Amino acid sequence: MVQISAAHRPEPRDARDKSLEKKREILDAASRVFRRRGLQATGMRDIAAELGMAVGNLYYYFKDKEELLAFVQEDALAGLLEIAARVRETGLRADARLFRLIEEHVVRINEGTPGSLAHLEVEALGETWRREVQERRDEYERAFRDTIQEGIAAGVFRPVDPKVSALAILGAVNWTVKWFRPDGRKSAREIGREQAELLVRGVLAAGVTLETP
Amino acid sequence: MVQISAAHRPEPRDARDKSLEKKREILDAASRVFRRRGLQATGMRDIAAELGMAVGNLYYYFKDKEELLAFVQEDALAGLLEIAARVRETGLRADARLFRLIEEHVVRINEGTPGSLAHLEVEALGETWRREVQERRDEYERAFRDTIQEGIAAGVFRPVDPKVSALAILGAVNWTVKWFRPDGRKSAREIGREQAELLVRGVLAAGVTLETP
DNA sequence: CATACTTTTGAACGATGGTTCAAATCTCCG
DNA sequence: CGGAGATTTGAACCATCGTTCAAAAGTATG
Repeated sequence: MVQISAAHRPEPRDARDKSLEKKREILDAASRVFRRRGLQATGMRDIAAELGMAVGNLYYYFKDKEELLAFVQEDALAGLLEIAARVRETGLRADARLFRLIEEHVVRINEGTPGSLAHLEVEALGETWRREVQERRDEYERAFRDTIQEGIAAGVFRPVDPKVSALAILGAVNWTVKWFRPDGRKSAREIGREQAELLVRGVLAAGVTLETP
Repeated sequence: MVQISAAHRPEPRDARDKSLEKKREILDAASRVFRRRGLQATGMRDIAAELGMAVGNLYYYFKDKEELLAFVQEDALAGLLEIAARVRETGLRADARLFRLIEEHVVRINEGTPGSLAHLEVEALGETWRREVQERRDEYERAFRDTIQEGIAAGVFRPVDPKVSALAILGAVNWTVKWFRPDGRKSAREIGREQAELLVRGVLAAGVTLETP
C-alpha cells in the first residue's frame, strides 16, 4: 500500500480520494515507462508525456523524482508481499509453497503493468528512501528464506544456507525481466513453472519427490 | 581481448604499447567506479577523477562514453569466455563442467576489478555497439546451453529447456553482484560453490549422483 | 638544445534533466 | 454568477553531463 503524504490537507473525503486516484495513475504510467525505457533513462518529462500532462503537474503530487520512484518501488513490493501472504496461507508443504512463490513472482513481474521491475534498482534511491524500500524487500526475501528453513526442518530440503539459496532463487527469477518477451514462445507462467521446478529441485533432499501445486 | 582502434596510428612499437597500457588503466578505473557508483550514475568526470587525470584526456583514448562502455563490457566478457573455454577443455562430465562454469563465474564477477558487472546493462549501449556486445554475450550463454544440452544427451540431466535453464542459472549468478560483500561471512568462491550445487542439482536427472570437481 | 610528436590540461559549449513558480484553468458551493 | 480553493500549465532556472579544442606540458630524437 502507498502511504500518502497529503500535501495540501484538503477537505474530508472527496478531494482526498480524487488525489489518491491520480497518484495511482501516475505510478502506473511511471511503471510503464520505466519498463519501456529503463529506470535511469526515463525523465520526468517522459512520465508526464505518457499521461499527456505537463511536467510541473507531477510535482503537485510528488515532492520530487525520488519520492515518485520510491512509491513505485513500494507499490511493486506490496504486490509481491501480498502474493507471499497468500501462498503462506495455503498451508502446503514447503516445496509446493516455494514452487508457487517462484511461479507467481515470475508471472507478476513480467505481465501486467502494476508488476514493475523498478524495485530491482534500489541504488537509484537516496539514503532516506533506500532504507524504507530495502526494509520491505528484506521482508519479501524473508518469505523465501523462511520457506526454505521450514523445508529443511521438515526434511524435504537439504541443509542449504537459506540466505544464499533464497538470493540465488530471487536472482534467477528477477533476471527474467531482462530477457522475457511477451510475444515469445513461452508465457510468463510457463517460464515461471520451469524455473520453479529447476530451483526447488535444487534444494530438495535426496529421495524426496517434488510436490508441485 | 580488447580490440584497439589506433586513433593516431603512432610509430611501430613503443608508443603503441604505451597507449594500450593506458587504455587498460582507464578500463580498469572505469570498472572500479562503475561497480561503486553504478553504471548510469557515473560520469566521465568520475572516471577521470579516479585516475587523477583531466576529463578531456579520456577522449584522447576513447571516441566517446559509449565506446569506453563497450570496451569495458567486451573486456569483462572476454574474461568469462576464457573461463568457459578452459572449462570445456577439462573434458569432465557435463554436471561437473556446469558446476565449474557457475563457480568460476561467481568468483570472476565478484572479486578483482577486471571482473566488472558492466556487461549486465547492455541497454546503455547504442544500436551499433549493442549488437557487438550482445553477440559475445550470446556466445557465452551458449557455453551454458551447450553444456546443459550435452548433459541431457548423456542422461545426467533431466530433459529441461536448455535456454530457460541457462538463463535461470545466469540470473542467479549475475544477481550476486547486487548483494555480495567482500567483507561478508562467505567468500565469493564459497558462494559460487553453494550456488553451483543448487543449480546443477536443479537440472540433474533422477538417480544421478552429482559429480563435483 | 631544437624540433616534432604525443599526451595532458581545463575552460567552455550545448544539450538535457530535475525543479520552481506565477499565472491560467477548472471545480464546486453559496 | 461569483469567488475560493484545487489543479494544471509551460516557460524559465540551474545544475550536470558529454564533448570539444586550443593551448600547455611532456618526451624522445637528431
